Amino acid sequence: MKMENYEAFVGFDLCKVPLSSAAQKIMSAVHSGDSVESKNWRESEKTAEVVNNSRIKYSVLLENGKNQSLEKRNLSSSTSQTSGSSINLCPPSSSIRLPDQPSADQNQKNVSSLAPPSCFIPQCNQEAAVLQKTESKRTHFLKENKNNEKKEMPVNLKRKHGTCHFSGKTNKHVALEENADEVEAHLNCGNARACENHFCDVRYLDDLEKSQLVEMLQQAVAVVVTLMYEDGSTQLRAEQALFPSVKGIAMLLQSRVDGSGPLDVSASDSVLGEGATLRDQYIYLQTEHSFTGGQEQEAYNQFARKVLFQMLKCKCPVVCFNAKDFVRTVLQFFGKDGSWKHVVHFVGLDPRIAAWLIDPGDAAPSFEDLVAKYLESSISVKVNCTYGNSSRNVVNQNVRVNLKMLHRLTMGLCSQLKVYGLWQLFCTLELPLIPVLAVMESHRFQVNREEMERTSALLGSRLKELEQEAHFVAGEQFLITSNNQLREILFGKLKLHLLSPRETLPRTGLQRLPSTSESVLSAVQDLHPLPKIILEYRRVHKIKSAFVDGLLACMRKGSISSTWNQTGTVTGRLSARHPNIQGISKHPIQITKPQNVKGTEGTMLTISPRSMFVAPEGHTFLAADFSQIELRILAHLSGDPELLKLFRESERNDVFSTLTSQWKDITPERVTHADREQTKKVVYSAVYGAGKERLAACLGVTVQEAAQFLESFLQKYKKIKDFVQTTIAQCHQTGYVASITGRRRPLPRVRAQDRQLRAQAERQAVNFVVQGSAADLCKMAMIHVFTAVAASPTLTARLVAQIHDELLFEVEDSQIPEFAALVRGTMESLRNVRALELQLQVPLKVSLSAGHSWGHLVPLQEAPRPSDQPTSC
DNA sequence: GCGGTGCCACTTTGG
DNA sequence: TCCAAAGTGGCA
Repeated sequence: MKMENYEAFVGFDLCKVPLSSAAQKIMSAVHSGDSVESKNWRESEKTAEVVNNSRIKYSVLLENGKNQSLEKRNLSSSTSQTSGSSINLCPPSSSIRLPDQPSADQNQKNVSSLAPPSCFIPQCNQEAAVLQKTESKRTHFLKENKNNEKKEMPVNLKRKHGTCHFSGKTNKHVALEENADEVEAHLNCGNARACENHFCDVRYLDDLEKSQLVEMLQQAVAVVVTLMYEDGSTQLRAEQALFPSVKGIAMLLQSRVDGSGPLDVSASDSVLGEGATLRDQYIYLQTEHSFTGGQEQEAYNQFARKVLFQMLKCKCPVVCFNAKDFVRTVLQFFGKDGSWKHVVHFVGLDPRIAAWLIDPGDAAPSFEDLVAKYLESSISVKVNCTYGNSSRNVVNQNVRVNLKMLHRLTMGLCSQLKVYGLWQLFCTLELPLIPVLAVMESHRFQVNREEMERTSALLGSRLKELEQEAHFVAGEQFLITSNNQLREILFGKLKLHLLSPRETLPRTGLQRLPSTSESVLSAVQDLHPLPKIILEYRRVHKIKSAFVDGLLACMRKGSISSTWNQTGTVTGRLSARHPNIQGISKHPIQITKPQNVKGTEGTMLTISPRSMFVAPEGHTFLAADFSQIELRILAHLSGDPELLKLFRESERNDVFSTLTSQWKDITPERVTHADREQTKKVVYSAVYGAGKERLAACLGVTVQEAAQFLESFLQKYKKIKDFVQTTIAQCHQTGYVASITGRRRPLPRVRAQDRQLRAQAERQAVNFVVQGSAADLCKMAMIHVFTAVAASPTLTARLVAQIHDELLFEVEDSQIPEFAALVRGTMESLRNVRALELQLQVPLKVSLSAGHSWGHLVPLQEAPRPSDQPTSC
């Protein structure tokens, strides 16, 4: 789906908008789910109060029962329209209470901050029973899963053809069903009716059936997919292996049948009205390459690629739990034959992302968690079935049931997104990001392994040296990492606790033994050489394990690739794991050189973890940083004239340097990097509500001086204070805060009795609005640059990492100038984003740097801009 | 004595 | 009583 189509269908605030055909099909798919399934969604008795937010219009409209039925009729008929029509985007529930607008009785109950949105709870007084049911269900899953793991997997199943046409009336499927286990093992049967009860394995389709399948994909109203793993489990299983082996893709195709087509219609199909019905068909597509190879395999691969291409450009959305993994699997299947550019417009409706937007504090819920939270409690999910202890027949039946449930869950969550005013954000930002992240994960960072191993060995030598020193000064050998042994030496043998000027040293919790923590060691470090040695040992050990060995452990075939988590933060930021590339030390670290190291230049050794990352031959890293992104957003949101002036007038200057020179009363040229970093810390701390004590510690001045600085800063930028107060007041009023794109963070603790909790929630509220908005812009930048490169016939630059405000690309040397101009232009023009009705009062500034290693990037000369007026996105 | 686990404090990053 | 992460070691 194309970006412009998105923009068309996300302009839904007025409830009725003209839609492009592709966008409309997405909406039709969503609503065909609504019309069939809406009754299964929990509805509460009370109606939302209208807050000062146009997006709540839905709930107001929905109070009218007539509207609701009209809407349903509209929805059914809209599915057959093609373009320029109007769709009422009201959600299915007739009366919805928003979680941030609790009813009076709920307020009295002081609902826990972790409670799910109340609109999903059928009756509040049944909540305990529901939770209990869920808990017992979970225990059941765990038991079931444990049993499954013990059983062995079946081996080598023979291939068996079951040829029957989609349109044919053969009864072969009946015969096949009798031998259910084998049928399901091969998943083979092309008959339309059979496909409603079984999976059709694409491998066994004849040419006619193949073309029918492609046609079905083109006509599909909904496509629901899940990856199938080697053991028969799917993405819907709660516990996922770190590197699960994908075997294939199971999908549910829902197509409209109007009675006149070639496909058979049965009474069991869902009736949509006007003679049209929905038909479910289950398809299985193997992606794992079999051992046979040869021409047959090649022919199959070719067709499988065709099916996957068709899915990528599907006119309806593809529903998938963890859609990023699906996209990555597709990219992997394409291998060298496919460019990453093929997935750029893929739209995968991911219920996990939808649920996260609604409740960002709910960390990584599994499919069953979501079903328990958002669907009826009576539904039982069998997600943990594997081939282990269940017949394939049962496993595949569960997969079919779960695909249906996944569809229902997703449709319901989509409706909820609209209720909360999050639909636009979901469609313009979070969904387009899925292929971006999948492509990032498919690319591997080259790491200088030799250098890493050398550094590891160096650090290892230093650790050995420190250990020997420790043994020497202690007068005996002991295990340096054992705190018990260390405690015995420090306090048993050396009796440092008796020599310490501190009256009492901290003790361990339960056993009340003298602690060997860092604070204790620091307190006694002048009494004996041992504590200092231990402190350095621990420091070096930490660097070795975190930045060298930790990274080496993540390496496969000389390179690393982080896993990007789209739903791991409360502010909307991305996070990275294995390794956490966002936390890799930027500044070189100095340690004392081990004595056995040759070369005499200096006694210190510099370790620069980022320098281990190198661009491949003929390529260069290019980093694009948003300059002072949060401060610019703060200027925009507060409208502070002084801050706005600072950004508008000194567009080419560094604002933190300017502030530093003002604060320290020195010329901007004399501001050092450390000064600037300090100012940055102080400014953000002040804005986000740091106390004068913390600021004093940060600045290295007295508490009084810090208080004075705080006052003068907030006095100069008066409107910052107003912004902070307004944000907190709004949070108190509604129970949540929102970023510039409408991303929400519920903060129920803002109404807590405890003053500390309340104050913390208030600081979080202020921080979220700014940090969340910056995160929105950075994600937007990723999408826009990604799309721009994909649209270019020549550019090949790849996004390899995002470090919050910095995008790191790997660019062909020859393309640096062209790409640099494109990146700068694209990122800076995000000042205006039409799709999100965003227009910042301040310009955005992007600084570029490039180099052959990530640790050695040098600023790129600023290319002349095409025009001073940035184009809008 | 060894290894697994959960909590906490502390490091790095980013603003 | 700045905010947000991931990762590590200490401790029980």
